[in-house]
Amino acid sequence: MTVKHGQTADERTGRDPGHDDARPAGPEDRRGLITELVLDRGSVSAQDLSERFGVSVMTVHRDLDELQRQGVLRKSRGVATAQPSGTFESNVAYRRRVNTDAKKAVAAHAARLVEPGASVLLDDSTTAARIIPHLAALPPLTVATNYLGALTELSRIENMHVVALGGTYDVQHDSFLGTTCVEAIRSMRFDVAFVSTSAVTAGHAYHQEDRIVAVKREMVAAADTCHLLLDHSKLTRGALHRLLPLDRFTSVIVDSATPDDALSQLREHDVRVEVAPDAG
Amino acid sequence: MTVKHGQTADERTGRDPGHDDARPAGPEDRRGLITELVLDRGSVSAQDLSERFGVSVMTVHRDLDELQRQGVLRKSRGVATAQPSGTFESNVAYRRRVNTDAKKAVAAHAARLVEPGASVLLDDSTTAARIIPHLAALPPLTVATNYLGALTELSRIENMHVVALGGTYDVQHDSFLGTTCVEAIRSMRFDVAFVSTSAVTAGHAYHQEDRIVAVKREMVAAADTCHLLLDHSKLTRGALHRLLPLDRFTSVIVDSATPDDALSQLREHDVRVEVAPDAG
DNA sequence: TCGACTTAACAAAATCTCGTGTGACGAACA
DNA sequence: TGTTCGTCACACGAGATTTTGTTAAGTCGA
Repeated sequence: MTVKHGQTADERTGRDPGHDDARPAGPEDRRGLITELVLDRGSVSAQDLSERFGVSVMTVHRDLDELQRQGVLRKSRGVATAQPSGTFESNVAYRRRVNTDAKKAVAAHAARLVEPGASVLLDDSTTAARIIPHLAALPPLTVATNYLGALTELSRIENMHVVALGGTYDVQHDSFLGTTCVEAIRSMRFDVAFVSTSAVTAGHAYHQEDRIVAVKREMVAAADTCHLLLDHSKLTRGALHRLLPLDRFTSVIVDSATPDDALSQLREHDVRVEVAPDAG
Repeated sequence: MTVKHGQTADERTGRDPGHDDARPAGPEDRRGLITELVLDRGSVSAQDLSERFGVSVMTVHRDLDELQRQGVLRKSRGVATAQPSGTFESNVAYRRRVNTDAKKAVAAHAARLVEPGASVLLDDSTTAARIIPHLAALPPLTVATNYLGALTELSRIENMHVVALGGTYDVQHDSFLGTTCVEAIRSMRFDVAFVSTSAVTAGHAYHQEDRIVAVKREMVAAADTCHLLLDHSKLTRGALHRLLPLDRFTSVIVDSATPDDALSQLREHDVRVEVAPDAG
C-alpha cells in the first residue's frame, strides 16, 4: 500500500517524540486508510476492515457510514464499494486529507502574490483556503469567497475585510453556489483571484461538476489577475467539464513534486508555470 | 496581526436548570458582570476587578481584551472605560448573553409558524437564530440568512436547503451586510421571514444602525409573511434609525414577561401581538 | 425460517477544550 | 533607570466531546 501518512490531523501525540511505529490511528487517519483501501481494491468487507485495524465491527460500520455520507463510497450489506470514478474527488472531506504538504507549499507561494491592500478572491478549494493564514499577516485586505469554512476562518482575523459571495449551500463542497453566487461575483471586481480545479490536461483545466465550473469561470472573469493552484496529482487526470484554457490564467502554481515532463508539457501550451518550493 | 481564537462559546451551562445564585461564575458570567460594572461606573481598574472577583490580574486582562474586541469597552493601562453609549448594544457577543430564556421562548413559538417545505428568511439576530434547532425537525426546508453563525449551524443539518445572502462581513454582528446583501435579498422571494430589532416604541421598530436597517427592510419586503421577534426589554427603548411601522409585520411575537401596559400599547397600534409561553 | 448484516442504546475510556495561574520577559511610564 | 503594567509561553485540571465496545434488538436476503 505504501501509505505516505500525510499527517492529516496535526500532531496530537505530544509527549514521547521517540518512537511511534504503528498505532496512533485516530478515527480520521483510519478513515483515510479505509478510503485508500476501497479506492485501490474496489471493494472491501467490513469484517476485513475490522480485523485489519484491530477495531470492532461496530466502529467500522460507523466509519463506513461517515464515508458514505461524505460521498466517498457506498456500503451495502457488509461491503464498502468505491464510488464511480470522479464523484468523490470533489468532496471537501476527502480533499482535505489529500496531499496536504503539497497544498501548503503551493498556498504559501501563492500568498506572496498578494499585495497589501489588495482585494482577493478565493474559490471553494482547500488549497486556496490554505492561503488564509498567510493573509492574516497583511491586512487591511479584502477577501471574498463562497467557501463557508474559509469565511469562518477569515471572520476571526482582525482588521480583515471579509466578503461572502452568497448562494445555495452545497454540503459536498461546504460552499455556496448557484445563480446567486454567480451574480454576486459578476457585480464585483478583484485584484487577484486564486482558483483550483480537480484536473488538468492538454492545456485545459477541467472539473467534474457543472455548477462549480460556472462559478469558477465567473471568478476568473472578475479578477485582474488569476492564478491556478495545483498539486501534481491533478496533472495526470481528466474530468468531465472543461473549465478554461490554461492561458487564461496569469500563472499556474504547482508543487515541487511535479514531474518534469508534466512541467514541460504545461509550458508547451504557453502557460506561465511557477513551481512552489517545499514548505519550510 | 493577531488571529483571534475561537468564538465565544454558546451556552455551556448544561444541566442544573433550577437555581444558580452566586458562585458558578463561568467566564461568561464574570464578563457580563464586568460589563455592567464598567457601564455603571464609567471606568474600573483591572486591579479592582481582580480583587472583586477573586481571580488573577491575568484573567481580568483576558476578560477585558475579549470585551474590547467585542466593542463593549476600551482598555488602556489598567483601566477599562465604557464605550460611548449605544454602540455596544448591537454586538452579537453582548446580545447573546442577554435575556436568553425570553429569546428561547419567543423562538420556539415562532418556529410553529413554519410550514413544512416553506422558504424561510432569518435576519442576523440571536433570537431568530434560536429558531434553527426547531427547524431541524422539519426539512425539507429552505432557509436563508446573512448571519454567519446561523449559516454554520444550518450547514450541519441534513436535508436542509441553506442559502447564504452575500455581503460584507461585520464583526459586530457576525453577519454579512451591504449592497451585495440587499441585492441578494431583492432577487428572492420567501414564504416567511423572522426579523428582530433592538427597540420598539410608538408603533415603530427602530435600530441604531443604518446598514442593518437597510437589510431588514429588504427582508420584510421580500417575504409574504413577516414576524417581528422581541423580548420585553426591547419595548422600553428607542434607537436612532426608524425601521418600519409595526403594522408592516404579520405579527409581533413577545415573551411572557412583557408587562400588560406594553401589550395594550402595542395593540393600540393595530398590531397583531402574540405572547410566547415560557419555554418548556 | 436461518444466519448474516445493521442499527440502537448505554457505559466506559480516551481525548480535547477551556479557563486559569505562574513566572519570565518586554514595554511604558515617571 | 527603575518600577509597574501588559503580554507571552507553558502547565495544570475540571469538564465536556468524541470514540469505542458491548449487548440487545431489529432487518434483510436466501
